[in-house]
Amino acid sequence: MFAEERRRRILNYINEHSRASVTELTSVFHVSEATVRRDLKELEEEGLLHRTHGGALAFQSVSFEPTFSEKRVHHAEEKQRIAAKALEWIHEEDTILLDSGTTTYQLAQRISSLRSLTVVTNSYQILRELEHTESLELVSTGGVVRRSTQSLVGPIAEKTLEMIKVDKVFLGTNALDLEAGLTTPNLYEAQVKKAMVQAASQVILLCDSSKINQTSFAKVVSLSDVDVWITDEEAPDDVVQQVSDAGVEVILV
Amino acid sequence: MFAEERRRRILNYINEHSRASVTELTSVFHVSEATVRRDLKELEEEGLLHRTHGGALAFQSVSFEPTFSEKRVHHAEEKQRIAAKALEWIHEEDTILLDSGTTTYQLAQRISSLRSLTVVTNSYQILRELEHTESLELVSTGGVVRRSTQSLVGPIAEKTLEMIKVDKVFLGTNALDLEAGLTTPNLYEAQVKKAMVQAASQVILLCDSSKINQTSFAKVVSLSDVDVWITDEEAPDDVVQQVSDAGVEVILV
DNA sequence: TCATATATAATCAAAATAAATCAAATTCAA
DNA sequence: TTGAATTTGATTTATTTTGATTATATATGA
Repeated sequence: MFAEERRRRILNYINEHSRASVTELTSVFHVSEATVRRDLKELEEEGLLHRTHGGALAFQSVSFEPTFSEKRVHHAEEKQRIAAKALEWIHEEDTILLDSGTTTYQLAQRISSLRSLTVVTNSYQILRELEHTESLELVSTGGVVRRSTQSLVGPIAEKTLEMIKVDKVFLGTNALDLEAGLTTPNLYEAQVKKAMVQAASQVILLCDSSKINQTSFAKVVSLSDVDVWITDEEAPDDVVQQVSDAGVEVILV
Repeated sequence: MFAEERRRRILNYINEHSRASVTELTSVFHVSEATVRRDLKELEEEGLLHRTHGGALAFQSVSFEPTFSEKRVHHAEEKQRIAAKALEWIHEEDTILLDSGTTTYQLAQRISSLRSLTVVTNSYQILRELEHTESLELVSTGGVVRRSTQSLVGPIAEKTLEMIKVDKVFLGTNALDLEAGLTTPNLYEAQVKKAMVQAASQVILLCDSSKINQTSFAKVVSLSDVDVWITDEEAPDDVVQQVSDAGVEVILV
């Protein structure tokens, strides 16, 4: 194995496990402690992980959650602009469904000014955010707590979504591809998202350009199931054109 | 666990619980008092928490809130004792249902030490309390947010409860009367509580003496539907006797 | 208020971890 | 093939972390 290859693998390993000790890495990669430390130092200098005494932590690590990860939202500005634009699709008396995710969370933070709105969500992060906004009727889908995305998933969430019909769903996704459609790393999340699309008259996708031409594990829906796609201007022209041709209203902000 | 990782986790723990004592932290993280103090000092210097004699407080105003309001809880000591006693009915591998309410909330605060437990609740206050306790499988019933009791009610919550079967339900109530049984001021709450009783093999009622011989608007269930009633020693003897005669195991703490 | 219990800070030694150094092994380029 | 550059692991030295100990400070209740 090449040195550089090993460094990539170490990074992968740490991202997958959230953390790793030097000793652990020496036995996994069959190299000396000195080498592991050199690798970790390199990776830290590249800003790809966080070195600690005894090993290293991934940036997405749970231990970092409150302090670091919040500040490290990728493409935060694009997401803010997308969320701000999405607000235009929300009107008084609407019943809307908010998916879990960073962009939809930012949208949630902005809707507290609106009145007579019914908000249904499977994100307990959003629930907490809107808990005190008394002008809203707030509904939780229920379900099993999935901590990594702060969402509620599983049969309970799906059953609830079968019971309701909403005007609009604001959907997030991890990956968007012309052929694969919307995909996400977790099967349970995918199921819930699918149920959300079923429950909504209009599907509004909030997805920044960094997720374009990516595919993940579990299929949510096809692009043709989306009515409106709000993204940022970095989105490649050809993708925008093709999605547009497929009948989706594409909004660039 | 790395030192830095532990410090982040301590911060999480304190934010989650609003406060923590040094002794508490030593037993949770299995390190000496000296280490805990050093960690707290570091975190204080970073401006992430507020150090006090004996422990530390979270900064977040939301976390301060419950601490203060907790002090205004009526019969707080009795409720604490009742919650502590109720813990004896919870075992590993159990699936339990926690009703919303102050006493059940205090019970929730105590179960973070237990492992391999599945907790279902209609209280989003409890959900938030247990959100970070990774040893628990945590399930929300979903439903419409009812802010005054920080609970989820309505058909969604009821439907979810129809879908599940649990070992034990820990039920709170606003009023207890020999003839009227358990009653509560809100019809939706009553419906959900009724569904909870249906879903549970064993019904454990947590109700301090101040609620005895009171009736409220909406009927939940009869006293005979209760299996165990944990209350404080101020409970009138005659009531205890009669409830006991009705086949309920009455525990005085 | 004072006595008592409890909590903290300071100090130190042991253990764990990291950094520095250097020589051997490997790769690369002419 | 040769020699320079790079990579690696062993060794030594330095640093960090930790818990025990003890003296000091702070809270609490009679």
